[in-house]
Amino acid sequence: MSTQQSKEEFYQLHAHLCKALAHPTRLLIIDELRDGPRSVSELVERIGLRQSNLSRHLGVLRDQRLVIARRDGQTVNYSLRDARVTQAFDLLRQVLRSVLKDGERLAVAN
Amino acid sequence: MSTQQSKEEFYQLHAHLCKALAHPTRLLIIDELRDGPRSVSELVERIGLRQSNLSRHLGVLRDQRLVIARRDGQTVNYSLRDARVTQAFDLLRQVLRSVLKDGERLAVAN
DNA sequence: GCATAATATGCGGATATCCGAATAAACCAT
DNA sequence: ATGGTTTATTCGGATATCCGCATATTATGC
Repeated sequence: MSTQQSKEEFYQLHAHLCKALAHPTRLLIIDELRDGPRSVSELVERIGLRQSNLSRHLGVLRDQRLVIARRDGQTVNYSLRDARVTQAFDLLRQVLRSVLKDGERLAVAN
Repeated sequence: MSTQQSKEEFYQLHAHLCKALAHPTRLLIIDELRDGPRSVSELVERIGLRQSNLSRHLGVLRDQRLVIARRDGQTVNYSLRDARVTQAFDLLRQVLRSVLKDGERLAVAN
């Protein structure tokens, strides 16, 4: 559909999208942005990680268009682009809770 | 809540869940399982990859309790465990389509 | 037991990700 | 322009992922 896009490419892009969500820090960022936009320094303060590290993770989310970066003077405010992302986020969280509820121990190892 | 579970651990588990979804082959597998259970050999045939490779990916999904493996004789049938996984899957796919619709070029690198 | 079929796993190399430290780039104020 | 603040990027090493090949495991039939 739409533009020329092979099936493989589409699954590839979908996987990239999932990969962008596949890191604790980035999930934390998304959670922080639920209540509204935040600047990088606010996120650094609230999450408590190095600025370079956080900026990198924001870049990953930005590249996949999961967040929007709006510049305002010297600061850059990040916000969520699409509510469906947090919906998917919440669905997976429900799944996780249900698995944990069942007393199943998930491999914490990678 | 529930069992002793720190905030960090929870985000970690959530990230593991996302990571399990972050590969084209595994997304393809989930898509194949939508219409019902499939054995490994059926999946090999329909997806067209090496058996060892596919089995490994099934293992990743299994470890995160995204699929259930039921043994039936020599064959093992895999099925989806929780419909919310495919719901999340579909939501992200909608997001992806919307991004592509906007004519934004997503980084295919990685 | 022995051969066969279906599925899972150990090993090794190529590639990708993650993080910190340092540096660059963008913006504002004086 | 100079200096200060905020954000992004380059570089390096440590760690993790992915795949194919070969081998192990589990179950069936004779």
